[in-house]
Amino acid sequence: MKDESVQFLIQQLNQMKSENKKLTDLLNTIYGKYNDLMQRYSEDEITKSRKRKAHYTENCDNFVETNEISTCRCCDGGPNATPKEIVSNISKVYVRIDPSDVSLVVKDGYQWRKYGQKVTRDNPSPRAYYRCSLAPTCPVKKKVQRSVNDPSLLLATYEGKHNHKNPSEDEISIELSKGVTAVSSSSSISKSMVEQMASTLTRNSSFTAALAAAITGRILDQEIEEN
DNA sequence: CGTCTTTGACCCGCGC
DNA sequence: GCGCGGGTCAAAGACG
Repeated sequence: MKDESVQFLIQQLNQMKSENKKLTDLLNTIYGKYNDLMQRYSEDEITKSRKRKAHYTENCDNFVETNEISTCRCCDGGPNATPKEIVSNISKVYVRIDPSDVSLVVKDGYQWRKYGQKVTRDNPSPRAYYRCSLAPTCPVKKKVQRSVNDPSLLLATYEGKHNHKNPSEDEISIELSKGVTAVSSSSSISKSMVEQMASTLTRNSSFTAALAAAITGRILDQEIEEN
């Protein structure tokens, strides 16, 4: 009986190892594509930011630039003033949607309040502006616009950091902890049930979008740490 | 009744 | 100084 349980656990362990490897490979692929995209994006941004940077470097003594924050103390209230944040914690997430869907909604687990919509010059589809409405003091904003090249692709741009927890993460962790409890309390749990859980999560667009946002955030954090 | 969306008006930075 | 374009405000209406 004990041997059977040990065998079963070893089998589960091996399965988890192989899944872990697959996920690591997948993350490496995503990271590679992300680097490629960021390289292309930064080439555009460098051109745009050169003019502003030129102003700071030519006219200001206290220009500070990092991946997260660009500040200029002499322009933003004098040498003793607190640096004013110009650009902070901006992340971009691409979400594939039904091309016929015109709602411009990206399900990422947070609750958003729309406060504006504009048609921009470089893109015929409108850009929607959202604020996080889960916490009244949350500074996070989100812009959502269809991709110019691929109408089935939504580009969500997040600005700022949430000062509260993501409710969907709570739900997911509760569901996962339920699953773990079930596994540890009953060795008769079937593989199909695990597969069903995984299938349910991957079919959940909120979960996949939240996962995409989390991965993007982690990659950005990692890059900031490395720099 | 409270919350959310819509949408025109307004503000502000930037380039010419 | 002026016009343009992106971002935000706020009143009105919709919805549950």
